[in-house]
Amino acid sequence: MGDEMKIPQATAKRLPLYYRFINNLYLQGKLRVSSKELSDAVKVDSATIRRDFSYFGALGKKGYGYNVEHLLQFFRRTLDQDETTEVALIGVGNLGTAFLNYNFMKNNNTKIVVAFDANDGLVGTEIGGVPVAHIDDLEEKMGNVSVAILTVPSQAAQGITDRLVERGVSGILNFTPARISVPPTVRVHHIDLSVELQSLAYFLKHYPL
Amino acid sequence: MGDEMKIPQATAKRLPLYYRFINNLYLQGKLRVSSKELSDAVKVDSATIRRDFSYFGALGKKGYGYNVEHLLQFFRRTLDQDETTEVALIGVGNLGTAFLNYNFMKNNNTKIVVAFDANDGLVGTEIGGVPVAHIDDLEEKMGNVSVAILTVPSQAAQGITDRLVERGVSGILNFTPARISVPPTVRVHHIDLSVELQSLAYFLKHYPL
DNA sequence: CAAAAAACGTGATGAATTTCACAAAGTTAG
DNA sequence: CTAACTTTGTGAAATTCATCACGTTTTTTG
Ligand SMILES: NC(=O)c1ccc[n+]([C@@H]2O[C@H](COP(=O)([O-])OP(=O)(O)OC[C@H]3O[C@@H](n4cnc5c(N)ncnc54)[C@H](O)[C@@H]3O)[C@@H](O)[C@H]2O)c1
Ligand SMILES: NC(=O)c1ccc[n+]([C@@H]2O[C@H](COP(=O)([O-])OP(=O)(O)OC[C@H]3O[C@@H](n4cnc5c(N)ncnc54)[C@H](O)[C@@H]3O)[C@@H](O)[C@H]2O)c1
Repeated sequence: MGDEMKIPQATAKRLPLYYRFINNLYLQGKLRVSSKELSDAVKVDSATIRRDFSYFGALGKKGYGYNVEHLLQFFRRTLDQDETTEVALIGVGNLGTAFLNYNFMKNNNTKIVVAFDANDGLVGTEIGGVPVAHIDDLEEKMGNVSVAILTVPSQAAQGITDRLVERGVSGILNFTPARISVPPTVRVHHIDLSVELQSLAYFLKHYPL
Repeated sequence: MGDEMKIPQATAKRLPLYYRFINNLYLQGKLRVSSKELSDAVKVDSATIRRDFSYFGALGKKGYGYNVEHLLQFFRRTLDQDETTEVALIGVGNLGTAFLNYNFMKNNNTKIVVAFDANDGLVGTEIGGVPVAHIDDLEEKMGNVSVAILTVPSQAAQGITDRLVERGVSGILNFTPARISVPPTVRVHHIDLSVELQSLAYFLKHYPL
């Protein structure tokens, strides 16, 4: 499992992106692809792509490029595309509902299998094929999911996080503006939409291209 | 306006985050704060915070820390908190509706003022106080917004992008999985939720903490 | 088959960012 | 007022990442 511990984090973040585009190429029937072509598609410098791939060994052929099918199979293995990661979603509001309706399974090794909310009107329903349980039953009904998506009001974020961590969750995708505290064994990725919008506006005003 | 061109981009991305937490402290009636306290709250190393602030001059006092009110006023000016950036949202589906219902104006210098969709059933309605117009009327009704949020199906992303760019938009927050092409004068921030989820899963499997 | 073209893999370099660690300056307590 | 303590601001080192540039291998063309 965790063999190749030397892959830069920046590279690891690009792998799912590569995977998606290579899969597209495969579905289009393309047999080979060069780092330059891939670069145009994913908007990542071609040297960076070659460097990224090289961490996994020599995947390509000089003068030819990369064999699409070979590359695809390689990525499937590397991203554990076959072994699905089960995910829980907490907070079935505006954002949470959008995620449940979205089919995260396209090109994806992750699947939301259960959702939780405090609103009794939602409990017992099914959204996008995912059953909604009551937050009070979190411990009982979350099974052994290892990843949670947090889309609750920010006030509730830390309390729920503590329960998730206690229950053994090791990764949290946090959409709330709260910066949650977790033990060092738990990984949190923050997606802060307000900050993204504000910083885009700031860049436009102060870093004219 | 664009005086301080020397602020590292990594710092610029953290400014809205700092602003939000400083504002919270102010609302809580706190008079001063140290880089260490702020570090605990925003989960950014305290040395990084001091370095970030130092790009704007000496904002703090040795042995004391930072005066919350002073800091807040400084950030308000710096982030142009008073001058609101008007934003258009394209694609009023699951995700787009969530954004419209969300009040981006809390602690925020950005405001969605108009939305567009191809679905006639939506056109003419108002969601979260934002009027929805038909995508055919994009050029006519978008006014002079400079930023657009893209939440359309990925197939439509490039076509709409071209129209936005043609119309003078200079920043795009792209939520579609498509990697769109723009001239070098336009800034695109990609938020790829599937990639975020997949890469979190990958990190958990390969980089155990 | 030979020459030209294509494209990988990577050493070297440089840019950007984070972090350490400490002198200097200010605060607090007695 | 003095001593002990706190905390900033910043050189310097460390780290991470992206990009250049080219030798080498393979493919393609004529
Ligand atoms: N909607 C957006 O566009 C947007 C943008 C940026 C950030 N966010 C953040 O995402 C989070 C969710 O936003 P939203 O718009 O979906 O909010 P929402 O109010 O629509 O949904 C929140 C949901 O969480 C549920 N909830 C409340 N307390 C709970 C608890 N203790 N346990 C379980 N469920 C609980 C509520 O019943 C509700 O269904 C918020 O923190 C918000 O700040 C949202
Ligand atoms: N919903 C999610 O959780 C989620 C997650 C990851 C990525 N995304 C991406 O975000 C985008 C939107 O997702 P969604 O779930 O809201 O989809 P959706 O299908 O619910 O909404 C898309 C909306 O765009 C409108 N539309 C279609 N073509 C258009 C055109 N040419 N001009 C204007 N409007 C048009 C549709 O009428 C619809 O209202 C998609 O690209 C999707 O891949 C969504």
